[in-house]
Amino acid sequence: MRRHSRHREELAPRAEQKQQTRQALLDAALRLVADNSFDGLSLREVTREVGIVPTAFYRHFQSMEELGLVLVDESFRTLRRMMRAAREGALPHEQLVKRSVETFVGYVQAHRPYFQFLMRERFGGVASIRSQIRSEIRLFVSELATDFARFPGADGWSNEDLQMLSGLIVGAMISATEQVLELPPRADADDVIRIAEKQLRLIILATPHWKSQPSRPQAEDAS
Amino acid sequence: MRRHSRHREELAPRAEQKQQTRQALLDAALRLVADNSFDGLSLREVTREVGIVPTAFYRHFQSMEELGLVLVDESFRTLRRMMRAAREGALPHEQLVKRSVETFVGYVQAHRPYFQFLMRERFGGVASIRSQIRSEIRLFVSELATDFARFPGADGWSNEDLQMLSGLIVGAMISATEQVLELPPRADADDVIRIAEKQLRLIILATPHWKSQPSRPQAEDAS
DNA sequence: TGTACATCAGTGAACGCGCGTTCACTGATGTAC
DNA sequence: TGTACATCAGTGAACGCGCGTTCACTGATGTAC
Repeated sequence: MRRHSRHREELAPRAEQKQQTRQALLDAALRLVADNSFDGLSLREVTREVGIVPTAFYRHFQSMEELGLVLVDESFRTLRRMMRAAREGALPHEQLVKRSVETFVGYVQAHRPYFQFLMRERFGGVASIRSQIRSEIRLFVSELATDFARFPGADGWSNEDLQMLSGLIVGAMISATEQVLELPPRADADDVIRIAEKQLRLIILATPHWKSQPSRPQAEDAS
Repeated sequence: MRRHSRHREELAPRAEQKQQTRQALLDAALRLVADNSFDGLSLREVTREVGIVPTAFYRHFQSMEELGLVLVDESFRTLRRMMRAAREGALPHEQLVKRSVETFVGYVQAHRPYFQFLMRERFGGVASIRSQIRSEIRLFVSELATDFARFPGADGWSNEDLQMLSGLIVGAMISATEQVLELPPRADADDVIRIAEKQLRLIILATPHWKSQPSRPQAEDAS
């Protein structure tokens, strides 16, 4: 096989190796932020982990901040891929909640370092990273609200109320994520799944009784 | 007035001044973590802010970690005081949700730096601080669950379901706290309050319809 | 009240360390002819 | 195919800096008699 004919997976050796080093830097940073927080992580630590000299870092990123932003992007790219798949899978009306929660929690467990990074840096010391994570989450909530708008029974719901509802659900899933990450790496997450599932079912139970109106108070409480 | 007779507010001058410096260190640290995260905050920065020499720090704390743990304690002490007051104020059945949310959000705004610190360090780089914050939140959820257990209508609820319910509510309040802290310091929080209030009302709306049973699935969905 | 001594919060010099960043470099890979 | 030159990922020495921590100290406050 001639060295110059490039097939699918085969990049120019030079460019390919550079790409590999770049990815190695990203992977090393992700591995290392399991302990330190991101802004306590030094450029030298990352290059040491990869096995290159500190100055070589600048061949790939302008700064640690730039690397961090790429990590945020990587994290959400994989998450978005999953959510898209979940959405396309249509709604099997029953078991929807159970399946969704199980899928999501399984995904968190399989991508632990990414979620650890996102949860931590959501409040972290680097402003640009923080705000990028938050805007991704906000986008997420909006997309879920749009999905709900298409449900039968959502006719009377105001936009704000749809956002309120999906905000509540995303909040519950974020809580579940926190709890999964608190568990030891390979632990059984059944308790977390069961609780999160109940929370979603409880929320859904309320929706038929909600009167979405500009701002009139409800007198619905039954007990 | 003789210097040696000690009245209420009057400590021995020596001890009083030491206490003042200690508090100044805590205040300075709290002020400074608005920018950096706590584990990016140096001992020297804190002492510089107070106006003492770095080595004097050790007259008051063994390490920055110890200072951080005291900050966690201070934060929750003030929060607990508020919650106790709210609990003692009995329940005026109507407007309870509205008043609770308004009180809580107002409290967050009035103690912004403490909550900023708690939210950030909940996922921060210092393990002992992280776990102390989490255990305080867990305690909080449990106490709320105990309160719910005393409500009429909570007879049929299992312990797990009460915890699930209060977990959902605390989660919603944590989301609201995040949103308040995202606003500029003196901004109007009415939108956040209104959304959080709706979320709590939605949750409460569901409770009469919830059948708390070991693990039998629900067939309650009405739409 | 006056004197001699003890306490201890804060001082200031000094240390060794890891940091981010600069710079001129090396040598393997890639390209032109 | 062979040669001469260009590219550029990674090197390694060097820099100035802020860090946490040590140590012996100072001098005002407090205490014993």
